[in-house]
Amino acid sequence: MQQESARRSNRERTEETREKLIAAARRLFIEKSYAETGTPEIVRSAGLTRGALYHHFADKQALLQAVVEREAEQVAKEIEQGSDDAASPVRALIDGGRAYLAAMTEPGRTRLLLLDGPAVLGRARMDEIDSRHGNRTLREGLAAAMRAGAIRRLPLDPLTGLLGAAFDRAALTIEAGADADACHRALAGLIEGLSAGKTGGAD
Amino acid sequence: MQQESARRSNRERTEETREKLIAAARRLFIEKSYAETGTPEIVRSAGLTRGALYHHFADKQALLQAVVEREAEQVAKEIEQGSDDAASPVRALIDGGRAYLAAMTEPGRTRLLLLDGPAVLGRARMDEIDSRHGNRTLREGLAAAMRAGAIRRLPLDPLTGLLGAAFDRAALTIEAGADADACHRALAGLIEGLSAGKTGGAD
DNA sequence: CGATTAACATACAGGCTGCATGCATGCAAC
DNA sequence: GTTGCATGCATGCAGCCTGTATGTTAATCG
Repeated sequence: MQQESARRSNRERTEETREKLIAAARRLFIEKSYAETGTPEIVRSAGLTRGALYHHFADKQALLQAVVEREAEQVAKEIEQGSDDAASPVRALIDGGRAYLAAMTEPGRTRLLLLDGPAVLGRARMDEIDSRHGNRTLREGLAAAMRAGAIRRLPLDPLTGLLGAAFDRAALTIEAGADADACHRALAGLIEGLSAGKTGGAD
Repeated sequence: MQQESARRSNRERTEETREKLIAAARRLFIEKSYAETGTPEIVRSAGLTRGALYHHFADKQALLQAVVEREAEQVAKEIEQGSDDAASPVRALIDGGRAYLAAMTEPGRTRLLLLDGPAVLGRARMDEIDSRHGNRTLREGLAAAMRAGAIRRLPLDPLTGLLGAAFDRAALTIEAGADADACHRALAGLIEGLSAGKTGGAD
């Protein structure tokens, strides 16, 4: 009766089910929000039951974490594809930022990665995910620019976090309907300031 | 029997009850989180019942909004008290930032204003609250500095948002145990960069 | 081919939210 | 001042959700 569906191994079956759950959860978490989406709705949308969900994920939070992790990975991939070569380290940073903002245009990413993720999983877990995917390229870019003497030397990790937060906010603001070009200019100004600001470095 | 409690007018009674609910909710939202705190626990902690809560607030979100609003107001007040006079516009910005970070040291404020608030109330409502209390001073400071020619001219509103986000992230990072001084330096570097970076201002 | 384990569905317990109902007290008008 | 209404608040209820325990089918392995 179930020829094509029963022919898959346990391994494939697991992968497929997890995939369906993550996809359905992603869809609903984006459309509504994590809090306003119930597990019954998720599994209904995935064509499964809550039994499958709680078999593969410890709880609802773990499902969100899987969704977030995958999304962060995807964003990192798009950024790396977008910014390969750059004239100068500073230009590389600005280009990377632009690629990040472009990636965050994908609907729902801001909600997943910047709102629900931090609130539900906590900033610690989000930082850990971020450092593996999102902020990694930014951090490397800043380190390279510092080594090259293109920007003033500042504490690397805090600066990475601060700039990353500025990028995040820019993504949110743009999605909220603000002037994207103005945001890009402000962001570029912030970065360029790092390169020129060697005057006040007497700390 | 209830002499001192029955002697208050309806007006006072309302104020007092709302106050108790907000205080209890604040305490628990900070200790745990918004999501993990139930209304039964809140009213128990306040010595009331859920009837009182839902009489004064439309729903649990409205209670959080009241808590957040009050907290943002308090932060703004502390900042204004902390930074009165400043030598230069740029120094005023840095001092203001330092005052903000100091205010955000108060336990739980980061969770209320930077995590649960945006996630539950949505960024639109939070932006509205922020623009009335928190970011207002920052925005005015940036505008003044631009008028004085102390920093390069960039789109004001986006820049305010971006810098505000950097401040927020600094507060979170510091609370997470990072080196506070390094965060302060990175933040100051970001701001000072705006003042020196007149090279790329060909806009 | 029998036994074990994994994948999944179903049923259940506890808790929570929001509302509707009910009571008691403050308040205003006559 | 007492009559009537509105306000402040407590209690009870309906519906939903989460997490878990139990049962069933299908795959894997000796």
